[in-house]
Amino acid sequence: MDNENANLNFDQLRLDKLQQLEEAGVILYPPEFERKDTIQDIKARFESIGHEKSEGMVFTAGRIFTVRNHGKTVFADLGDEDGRIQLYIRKNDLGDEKFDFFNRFIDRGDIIGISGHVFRTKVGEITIWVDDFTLLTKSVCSLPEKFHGLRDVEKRYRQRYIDLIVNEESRQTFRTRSRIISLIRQYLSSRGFLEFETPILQPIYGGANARPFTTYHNYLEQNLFMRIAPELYLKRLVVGGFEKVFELARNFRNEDIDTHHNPEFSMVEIYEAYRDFRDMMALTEGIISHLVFEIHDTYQIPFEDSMLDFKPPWKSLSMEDAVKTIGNIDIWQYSVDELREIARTKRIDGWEKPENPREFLVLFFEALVEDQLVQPTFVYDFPVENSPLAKKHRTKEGFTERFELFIYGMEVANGFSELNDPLDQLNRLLRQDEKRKGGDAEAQMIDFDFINALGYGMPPTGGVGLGIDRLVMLLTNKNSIKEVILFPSMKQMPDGPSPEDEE
RNA sequence: GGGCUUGUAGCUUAGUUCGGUAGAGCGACGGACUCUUAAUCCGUAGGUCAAGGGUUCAAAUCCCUUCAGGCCCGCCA
Repeated sequence: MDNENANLNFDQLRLDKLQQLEEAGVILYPPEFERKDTIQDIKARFESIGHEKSEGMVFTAGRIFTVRNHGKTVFADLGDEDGRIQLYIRKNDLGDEKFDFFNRFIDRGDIIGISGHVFRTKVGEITIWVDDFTLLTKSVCSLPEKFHGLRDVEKRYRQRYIDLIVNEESRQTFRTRSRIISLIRQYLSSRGFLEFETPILQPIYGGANARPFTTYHNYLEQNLFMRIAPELYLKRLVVGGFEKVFELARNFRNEDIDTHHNPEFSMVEIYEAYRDFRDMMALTEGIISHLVFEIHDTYQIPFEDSMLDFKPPWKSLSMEDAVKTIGNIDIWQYSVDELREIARTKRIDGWEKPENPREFLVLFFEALVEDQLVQPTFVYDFPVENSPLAKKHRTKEGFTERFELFIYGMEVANGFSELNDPLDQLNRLLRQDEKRKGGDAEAQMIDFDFINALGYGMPPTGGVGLGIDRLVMLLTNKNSIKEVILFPSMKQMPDGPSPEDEE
């Protein structure tokens, strides 16, 4: 057993111990251990224990995190998923052979099962007085330092398992992530929504403006795209007669990676028949404020340098009013030439492009307003030009019934009264397709089957998508999406095995 | 894509300004210690200073290239 592979972190001394154990006939990785008590259980059950050993025994297991050797006694800290507890191991109790075995062969990072009695040390810590222990898993890699832990950000992301072993804060973040997802499920399921799974491999991608990943199916002999959104399939379900549907969807977008974007990210998309964009705003507010309260027991939570207040009702204003009150530009007061001049003097990137007031509205909104929306704020009534799947506004010419939710300058939700007019939809996608063929890599393809579906008739429907990763960021006070994705996309290390080596 | 910035022992790091034998703590290994908890005490080993090239009598340090991160901006959700 030699540590010659440069890709392995195996510790030679530990490999040597492993070999000695094997030669001594020790079962190295036994298949089971009857754990009767978790550490949390033990601490709760013996909360008022005194200095005398308990009558009852405990049987628990976990990883060794620190060892304090005192010669004929040893103190060690044992940790499982929810807690840590101190072990007290005495030569007198274990006998020479077993005690020496512990000192020679049990290392920090190993997983052991123990049986013992509970007592409180003279400095007051609940401790297990160990009667016996069993090696359950020998660790052949050494753990990071006990005090500073693992700080190296890159290593924390690439080898998340180490991060989770030693950094409680990281473990807490992902516990919260898991809770958020299950709370969303419960919230929707309990209100009669059905959860479905729609294709991730799609012959035609759609539902958002983004560049896709492309892949190839050998037997079909055709290209497939990984979905950028589940939207068009979920609406087919509404056509089919499912009136309240949602999907917790992983989406894939072939774009840059930064603190707010990962190539694969999670969304929940929700559709409900006989509802409109205003109902979807209410639903969004309901879900998110519920999450905040369930997780933090309050509607006010800190994020970065701010306190966010999620207590409903949230601020809500049209895009025109947002630009007027926050950007200080009333677009209806100016001609297109004047708007262009304003954009130019404010040095807004892309000031040359817009051709009508609505396009300037979007430009000003993105440049002047978005960042200012710190508290949860709905912005509604988006121009038709950049909303190809939203229903045209019931009263405002050139606008759609669409909203987005902004929190701390981040777009967290996007929803609308779904476009269900098949002819309108056809025309809008034709326009997108022209843009795409004109070189706009993020414009949408025409999905004729989807338009046909609308042709059979989709009831008036409201829909919304919520970015899960960003929600988790907000609820855990993390400023990078990589802190809330267990295994964020990272560039491959040069010395690792490369995919080209695989058959 | 642009700007700034980081990479030194298993981990956390000093040393880089101003070139002169690579230093510490934790961890590991050996020893002492029967209520410690970042245990303590004594001793030992452990480094291609991210990789490659250049300047120089001499490079972790200066210069160039490359690799992998981080932060900010642009694009997107």
